Amino acid sequence: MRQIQDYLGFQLLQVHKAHRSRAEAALNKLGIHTGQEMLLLQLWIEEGMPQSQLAACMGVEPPTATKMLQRMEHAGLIERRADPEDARISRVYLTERGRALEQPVLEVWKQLEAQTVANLSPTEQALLHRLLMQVSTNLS
Amino acid sequence: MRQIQDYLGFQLLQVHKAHRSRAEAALNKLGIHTGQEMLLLQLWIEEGMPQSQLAACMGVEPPTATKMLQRMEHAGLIERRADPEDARISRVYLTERGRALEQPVLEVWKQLEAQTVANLSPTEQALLHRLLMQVSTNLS
DNA sequence: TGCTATTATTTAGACGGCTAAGTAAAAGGA
DNA sequence: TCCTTTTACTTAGCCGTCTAAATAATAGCA
Repeated sequence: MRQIQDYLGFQLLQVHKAHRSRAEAALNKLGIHTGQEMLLLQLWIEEGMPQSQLAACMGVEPPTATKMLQRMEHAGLIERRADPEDARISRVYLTERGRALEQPVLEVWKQLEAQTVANLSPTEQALLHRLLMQVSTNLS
Repeated sequence: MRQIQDYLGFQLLQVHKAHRSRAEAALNKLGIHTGQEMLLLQLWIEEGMPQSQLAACMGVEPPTATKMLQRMEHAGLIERRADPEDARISRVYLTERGRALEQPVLEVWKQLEAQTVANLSPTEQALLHRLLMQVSTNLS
């Protein structure tokens, strides 16, 4: 019988876990948690997005975004204001503190990405990206 | 600037999430949750393992195993008995209900794995495995 | 023998993620 | 205009995951 380690599903889990663990360690030093940096990344590109749009960018369900935003608002990283034209929509803005994290966080991502693909040639990197894309399509 | 989607780290997250989502849907029908099937998989190979060893097999920390086992015991899938020689050790055994899930769960894994690697040639599958192994090494 | 490690597990408390159900506001049709 | 549907978000509650700290029991050593 196949060992659990031979399943691609198990391998994906392990790799993801290792990656998240590294990210968490680095991001904790900046005062944020894994996942929050993706949200910030969107806001650095465009501030004032509705929550639903932020959730979509991150590939996450609305309740997940709600929780994250509540914590980040409490931590003083972002703030939310209702859209003046449509009171259902809650738009998200950066605070100074959130804005100040841009360079440090990008640096963390850059270094982590470099470590992730270490020892992989550009060809292999492109190949891995393509294969994962195919797997992603298979599962969606 | 690079888009978030271009980062391997982000891609790994998305693929893992898609995979887990599929697994969750299938396993829910059997009355269990993602992660629990890995624990059962170990017990089907060898019953009576200490919790710590189970945790190690799954690549998970002891408190995580404790929580999962508490839920699974409550759900009537497993039971725990203290080692007669060393009362610190809690050994894990299957119930009839847990034992009965072996074939259905293996079938779920088999089908999910097939879907995951669909459209990938054996060569590509081996390549993906090797590349992920390299990434795993880079991050550990 | 008795005190001090060391080891195995649990508890407490975060965080990310999900689904289901609830709330509130806008949009739309009769 | 009013009622119904749709839309955006929140709440509640669950699971997996982690770290830090607490508990309990064995092992080791003087």
